[in-house]
Amino acid sequence: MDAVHISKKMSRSPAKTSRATYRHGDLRHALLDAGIALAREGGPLAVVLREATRRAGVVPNAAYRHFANHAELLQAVRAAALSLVAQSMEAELEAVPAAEGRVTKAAAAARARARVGAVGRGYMRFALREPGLFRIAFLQPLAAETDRNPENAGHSGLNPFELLGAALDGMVEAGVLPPERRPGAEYVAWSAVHGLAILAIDGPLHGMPLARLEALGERVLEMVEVGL
Amino acid sequence: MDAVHISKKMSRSPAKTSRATYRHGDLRHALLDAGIALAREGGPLAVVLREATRRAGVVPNAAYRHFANHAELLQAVRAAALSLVAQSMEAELEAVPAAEGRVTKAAAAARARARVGAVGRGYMRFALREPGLFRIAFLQPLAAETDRNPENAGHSGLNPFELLGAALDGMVEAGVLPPERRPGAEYVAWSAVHGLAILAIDGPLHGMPLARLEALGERVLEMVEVGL
DNA sequence: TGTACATCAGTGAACGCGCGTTCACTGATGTAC
DNA sequence: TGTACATCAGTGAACGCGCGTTCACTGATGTAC
Repeated sequence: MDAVHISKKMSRSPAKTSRATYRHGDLRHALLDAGIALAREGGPLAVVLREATRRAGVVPNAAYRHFANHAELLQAVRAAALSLVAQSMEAELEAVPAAEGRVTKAAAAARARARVGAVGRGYMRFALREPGLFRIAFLQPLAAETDRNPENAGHSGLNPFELLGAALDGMVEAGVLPPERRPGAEYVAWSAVHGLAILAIDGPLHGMPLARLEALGERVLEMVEVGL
Repeated sequence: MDAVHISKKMSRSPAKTSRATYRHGDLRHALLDAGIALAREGGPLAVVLREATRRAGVVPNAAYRHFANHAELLQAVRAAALSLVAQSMEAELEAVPAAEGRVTKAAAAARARARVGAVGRGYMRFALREPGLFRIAFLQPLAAETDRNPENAGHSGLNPFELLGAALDGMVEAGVLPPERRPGAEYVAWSAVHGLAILAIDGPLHGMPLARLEALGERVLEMVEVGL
């Protein structure tokens, strides 16, 4: 999370482990980072306000200067997790070779398919790499307000759901997906990919070797491509 | 759950709300039924030992005569939930018309496909109908011992995973699924169906009208059929 | 440049809550004679 | 058929735990004069 939350004011504080003054410096970010670390280690239930303050080296009620209550801290952690999912998807998208010059119809189609695959791959890889953060990101409904929160977005400014939608739109434009099958397609594609992620993290596939899970992931993506 | 756990000895107790004697009669089943009701209402976290004893009209520590600890009660509730999932799948399987007399190859193929669809439909419908029980059923890995526990099975004696496997075997026999694509196919199919269920219960699809979810379910099943 | 003061971030102590679990007990029930 | 007794299911009281949250406070910091 250090990449996401740069504690600008922290440079003020001395290099010492304990604070020089009783003024923390940037407690909000420290609590958020602690919350993210807790989610990473143990999922949503592990995001405990008291433990976050402990890690920030501060008394429990100090958190109430920066968050109205426990739920608000949780929501902030969740927003950060969603942003990281989007970044993982974008990283896979960047690995898809860009179109150069005039492209044949077939090449455009292949690229559109590859972009949908990349979005799914980024999603699943994030889930396997950061199960705790993945769980907190998708545990609750994407409320409209959070949905539009720029904090949930990746570098492109799109949240995970919008990234998937854009990739599917690309398939329609490339003529790979009939326009009449476009509505609702994101939910169908999402289901397949999300299911494998959850089965691997929380469910009966927990403990399966990562290599096998990744191979399974490729088969799921293949099914989505063919079956959409 | 009344259908699953018939409290045979309960007939002994009088019709009164409170027990006539301090001997409960069949506390184990009463606690299990209370635990199932709690899971149904609020999922795994709602299965609280003290609340189960409260509902059974008994002091908290009385539970320890019948369950070693909280985890054991939870495990029993989970086994019951798995059994109900299997029953839901079997109910859908029974709705698939049986083969009669000599069947054409095409009819056998259609039937094999329909049976895989029925398994998936039973799974998703159960998830939508009983989200709390569904979540407790698939929250943790299917440990081998529980897996083989007859309590987890439906009428056929197969657990949900085995029912899916059998349906896929049927597709291979009917020549609809190439044998080389059979290994691992249950995980691919399971992912798609499980993903929709979880998105609808715990995730961003929570709150979507049931009719739309069912329609989405049919599209997911279609994708699985085509894409396997 | 120096002093007085308001601000407000973090402190210290405490609360009530519900949880899982342990202990020594009691008294209705079923069994042996 | 009647009595003595062992069993053991449920009782009553208590424990320690960690949680979220509230309260009155204190003292370093930045600002106004």
